[in-house]
Amino acid sequence: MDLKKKVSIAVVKRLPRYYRYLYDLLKMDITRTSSKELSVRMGITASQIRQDLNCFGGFGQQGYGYNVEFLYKEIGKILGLNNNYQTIIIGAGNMGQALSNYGNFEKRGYKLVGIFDVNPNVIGKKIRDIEIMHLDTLDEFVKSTKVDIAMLCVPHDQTPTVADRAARLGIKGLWNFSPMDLKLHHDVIIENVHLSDGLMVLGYKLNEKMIKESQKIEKKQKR
Amino acid sequence: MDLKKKVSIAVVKRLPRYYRYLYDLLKMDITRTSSKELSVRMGITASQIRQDLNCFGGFGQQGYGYNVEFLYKEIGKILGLNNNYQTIIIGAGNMGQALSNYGNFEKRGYKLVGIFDVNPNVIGKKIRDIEIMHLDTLDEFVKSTKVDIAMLCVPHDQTPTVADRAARLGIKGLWNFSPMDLKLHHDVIIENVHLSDGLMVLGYKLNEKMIKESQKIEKKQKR
DNA sequence: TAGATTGTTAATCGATTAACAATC
DNA sequence: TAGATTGTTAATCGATTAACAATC
Repeated sequence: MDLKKKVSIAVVKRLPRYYRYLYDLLKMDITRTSSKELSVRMGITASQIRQDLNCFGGFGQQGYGYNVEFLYKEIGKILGLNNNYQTIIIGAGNMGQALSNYGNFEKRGYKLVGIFDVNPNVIGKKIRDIEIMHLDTLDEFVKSTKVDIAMLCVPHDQTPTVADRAARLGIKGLWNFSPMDLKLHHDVIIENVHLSDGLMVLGYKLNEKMIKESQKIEKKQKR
Repeated sequence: MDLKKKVSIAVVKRLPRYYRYLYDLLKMDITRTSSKELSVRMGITASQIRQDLNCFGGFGQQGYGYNVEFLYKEIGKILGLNNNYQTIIIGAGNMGQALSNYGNFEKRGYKLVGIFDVNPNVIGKKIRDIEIMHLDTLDEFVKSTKVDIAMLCVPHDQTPTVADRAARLGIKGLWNFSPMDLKLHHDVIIENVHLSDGLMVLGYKLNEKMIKESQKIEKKQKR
């Protein structure tokens, strides 16, 4: 796979969504689809779908469309799901445990291989056959086990330290759930989640709607 | 607040980030800032910051900049945080419990007033002074208590039913954590979270980086 | 007053959509 | 072959950046 031109992040962010819809088609035993059909299902233009896919190669066939299974697998490859990424969770509080139990990641090829915490009350406890280990044992664990991604679910103030430590150990990707923009000087890729941002966008939309409705009522009353 | 022209979603999505950075400044006892200073901190252009803010009004002063506290509060208002949104959580599994314990929402003015589930093992249990109630009691609860937003943390296959029920009860906003694009015909605002999408973007970036690095090595070997 | 920085208009850039020749 | 649908180029649209007059 030769990446000629840098693919824009807007396109990349749509890939998981394509992947999801293709999986749904697959489950429905639909073997063949078209940009037109997908566009209707997904609520975007067929043109955009074809443009997006062609950033990575020609996966379709004129007059036929796309083979669902083939396209599904190709997008999986593009997303790196064939790399057998191994993940750990650091911080086994509520969020950490929620992520451990979230089956979706496994389904997408991400394998959880370790959970770490410092709280003696949870250490030793098992989640999906994985024992929660003390954070002190992280270094030796990473030395003996391939770890690609760490999901950081530790308290806000401990995040930079833990992240730095993970990066030094050679972990390549960090998925940060603390409500902060984590930045490191190391050669590591960071995705910050910012859960509450989504809630606030919802709050904005509700507020906007309320304003509009009250304006409508005002207009009516003026008449 | 008169919304002249529809503000683009791109701008709205940046608001929580501004809010976060302004809060940080506030905590550092910095009372005054400028688009220039913020641009450096946030890694975006000063021009964009000024454009974004001016979608909602002129919050600054020529030659001075912005008063941090004032701007912080104004953005809060725009996001609807003054509306005292009351929320409930439906589904008290791992994700539901994680959200219940996530203090950040309260800090931003979202008040959790109820948690619901169907599992007898968790009903009656208290999280942050809120007792988990049986889903059957949802209707009477909503009739007696103002509920603006429901956070949906139920299994995938139950999401549409539960969402529909919440919408019928007059809940105005749904925050959906099931990995699906929830759509309803009701007059309700829905935000779908899609946690794993973020992980897959991380996977893409890791994969891209690996490819680049292997290409570099190839070039070296050819010489 | 002089310096600073906004609010806003204009220019640029990039992303989305439309169109269509290629071809299965 | 005729119909369908891709891959791709060109046109449009919108978002970001630059520039600068207004003014604190």
